[in-house]
Amino acid sequence: MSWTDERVELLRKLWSDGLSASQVAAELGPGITRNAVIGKIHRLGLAERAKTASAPRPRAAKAPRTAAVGVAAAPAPRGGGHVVHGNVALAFAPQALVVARAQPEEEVVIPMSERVTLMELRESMCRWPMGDPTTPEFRFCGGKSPIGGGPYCAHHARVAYQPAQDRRRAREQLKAPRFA
DNA sequence: CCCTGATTCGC
DNA sequence: GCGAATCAGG
Repeated sequence: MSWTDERVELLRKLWSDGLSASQVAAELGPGITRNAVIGKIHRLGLAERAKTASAPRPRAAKAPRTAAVGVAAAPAPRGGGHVVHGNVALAFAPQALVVARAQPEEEVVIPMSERVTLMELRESMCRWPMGDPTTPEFRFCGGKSPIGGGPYCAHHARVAYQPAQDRRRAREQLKAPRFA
């Protein structure tokens, strides 16, 4: 990889837009590291932006413990010359077993401010899709995934694997029926 | 531990 | 010029 005019131009834009070095690197695609971006920025004399003031860090969400509604499809990588971000790989999580049990009144609500975009999605974050994948408002839960690196936060894992829990519960109830 | 930018220095 | 390694910090 080398610094073509195109790359440098994009670098300038994204950097001046306030993106962090790692975010810019991600945007420029694999092959450009955070260090490469920082190095280039210094060589270009672009260091010192208007302000680093707000450290716009991806945040983690704490999940309410209510039930959720169903399934959303993972976003399809767009064509049109867009760079496919590496995080796309993270966005695919096993959801085949999710049963759509509509309980609108109990739908999980994660504040938009706590959700994360594909760009912000990290391996340690919950990949539960939220919102319409065809809109710009589409986000992922972003909550903390468990230590083992599971795809979902505690709450969404519970929702995702609900069928298994139902089966177990049903079995237990058969074994120990309660009267009064 | 997650992340940030800054600096150094061999290539 | 380039960027990995390292440093210093939140």
